[in-house]
Amino acid sequence: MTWTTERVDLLKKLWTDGLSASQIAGELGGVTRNAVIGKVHRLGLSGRAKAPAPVQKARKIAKPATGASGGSSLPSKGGMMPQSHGATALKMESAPAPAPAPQERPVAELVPLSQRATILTLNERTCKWPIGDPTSDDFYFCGHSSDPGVPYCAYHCRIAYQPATDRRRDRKAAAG
DNA sequence: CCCTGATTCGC
DNA sequence: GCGAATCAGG
Repeated sequence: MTWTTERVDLLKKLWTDGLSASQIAGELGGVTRNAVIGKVHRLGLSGRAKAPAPVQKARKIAKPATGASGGSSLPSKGGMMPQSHGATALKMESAPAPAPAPQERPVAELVPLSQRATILTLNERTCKWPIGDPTSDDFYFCGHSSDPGVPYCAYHCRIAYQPATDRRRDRKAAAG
């Protein structure tokens, strides 16, 4: 694949939009996230909308040869993505009978654009609960961490595996 | 272990 | 210029 102007344009858009390199790679197709990151750097837009941090320290590569060591590894703080994930929405694991929302409302609010899960980012241990209208531009997946092999996070497991009658009861109990 | 971006360097 | 391999961090 080559970097046509169209692809570069889309890359810029998605990167500015806050998508991760792997997500952009998936959208573009035919490239890896490494390619995306490399291109982003060559385009000079690596900074995204974050702290200036113009000072970049060259790091020492660890090649399996030459018994030289004695390098000073300077820690460089460059936190970009706020990956808080699970801890945010899964507080209710110990709650008795919360069932505050029968739908995806609270989680949707808790998942910012930058960390929404697309079908490309789902894996064995991410919540696959769909959020929004699949035909809409606002469609994505929960993406919170789940136990390996379990399709949903703790919160959505409650919804998915709870009989409808129980859900109604919970709603009624929560309502009054 | 999952993920993220950053950097280097052979092509 | 490109991107895999690698590094460093959450």
